Amino acid sequence: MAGRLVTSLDYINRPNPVEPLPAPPAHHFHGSSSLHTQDPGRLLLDGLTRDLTGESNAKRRRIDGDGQARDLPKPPSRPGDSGKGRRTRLPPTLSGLYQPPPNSGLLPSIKVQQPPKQPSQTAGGAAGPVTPVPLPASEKAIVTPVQLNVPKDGRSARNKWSEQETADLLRGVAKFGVGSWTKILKSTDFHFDRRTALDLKDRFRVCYPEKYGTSLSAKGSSAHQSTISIKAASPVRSARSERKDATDLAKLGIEGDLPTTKRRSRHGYSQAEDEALLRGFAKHGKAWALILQDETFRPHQRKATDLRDRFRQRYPEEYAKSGLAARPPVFPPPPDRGLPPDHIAASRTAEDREALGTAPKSRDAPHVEPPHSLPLSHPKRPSVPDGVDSFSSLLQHEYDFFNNDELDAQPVVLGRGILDWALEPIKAKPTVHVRGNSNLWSHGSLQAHSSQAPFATFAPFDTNTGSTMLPSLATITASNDFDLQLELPSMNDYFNPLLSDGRIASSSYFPSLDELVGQN
DNA sequence: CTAGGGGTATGT
DNA sequence: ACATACCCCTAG
Repeated sequence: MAGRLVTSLDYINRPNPVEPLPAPPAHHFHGSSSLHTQDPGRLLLDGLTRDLTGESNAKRRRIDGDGQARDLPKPPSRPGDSGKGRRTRLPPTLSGLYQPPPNSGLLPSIKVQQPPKQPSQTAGGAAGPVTPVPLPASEKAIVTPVQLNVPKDGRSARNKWSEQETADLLRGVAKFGVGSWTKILKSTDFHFDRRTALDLKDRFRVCYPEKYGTSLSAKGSSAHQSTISIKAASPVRSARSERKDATDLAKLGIEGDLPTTKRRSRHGYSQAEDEALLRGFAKHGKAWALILQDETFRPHQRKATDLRDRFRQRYPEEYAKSGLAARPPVFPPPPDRGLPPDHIAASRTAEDREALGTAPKSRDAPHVEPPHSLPLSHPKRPSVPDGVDSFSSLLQHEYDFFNNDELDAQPVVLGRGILDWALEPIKAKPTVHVRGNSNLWSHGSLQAHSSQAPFATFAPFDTNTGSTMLPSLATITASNDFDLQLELPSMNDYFNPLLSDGRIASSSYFPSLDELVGQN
């Protein structure tokens, strides 16, 4: 790796692309150059044409009444979608065609790293007078790592647990039981500051180490006890100890012990169990309940579905051979570590094969099975190759953006390049409006073209000066104010002129990208 | 009851 | 952070 990595800050702090440039580069949208890749362009047009014809996947439609403006979703608050025990994914990014696809690993997530909400100012939406906010002295806003709350090493910043959060956690445990972290997290009765279920567990472990400490007595005993004992902490608890005891619970109005969930404790499968399971399957097939009842099968506390799960996991090939579908890979799929596709079979013992009657006739002819666990239909998380700003990888992002339900719920981050095409001094170019209740707009010499409470609508151009005063993305993101809408021109604005002057015969004609937006 | 398709808590 | 054992829900 020669030279330092380009980081997201480099993207954010680049010159504002809607400010006048000495020599605007030619852009695909202006027809000056042809697309190098045919299929991606076609793909893009597919989407554009759907917008024109109104034919579209209902899921992806975010078009308001006039069919023109797209209201971009506001970033949801973090706890609402973090019940999966994982940090939230990076939001999709719409980029202009010439914009290199951002390396998602380097992009800060606005949603995650948004500084804590201020007491609120413009939340009401009334079109009251906007209060100017001092802008940074320099024209280009510099977003420092401090502002973004991103430590240098890329980890998310420490987020100290408040008294309120801890109290809510304990109340939640009292209500739902130890271990029901997601329930607690999702409950509207309790409020947490950007926590995941894992965070809750970790915090609880801090408060009650005797419950989760590996060297402590509670290990592995939860299946049998209905409550955990809350021992009074050592009387010499250190000043910064966060440990809690019954006294602390009492202060929160919690009487008695904290309940546990009924979840059985984990218990790994012994080799004997696996072998018995295999024999049981050979005898009873997929009648898991029968296997469970078989006299010769003496498993550790298992349920019938446990046997299914284990068999599916331990003997995927046999599972598949009996006509059962492999368990879809958990999302995100585990990274490919280069294991051969039959490594599971290879790990099988000779006894296994014997029990199945599948011992290979000859060791010299190993049978290589195709990977069974990754059906092609399963959408894979796109991977952006390091340093490859390929068009296809951009489209890969677009594909997931439009077809992934989870991503549909994600905030949309507009790459600043999406406005690049509007730079071109083509008079017929439809206007892009950026609407928002941000008081940022009132700065500089940007003039409102119309006052439309609670939003003001602006064109990116000052037609008199030829310059534009759109705030930089850095300024926006540093302002705590994300209630912005980007109103793109309707595709009809492009299409209708072509129709009216006869360059396009009918609306079923499929124009080229150049024809559509190049206006040449 | 089981299959299917996950979701997630837990141990490491 | 990861793998996986256990859980959950629906449809058949």
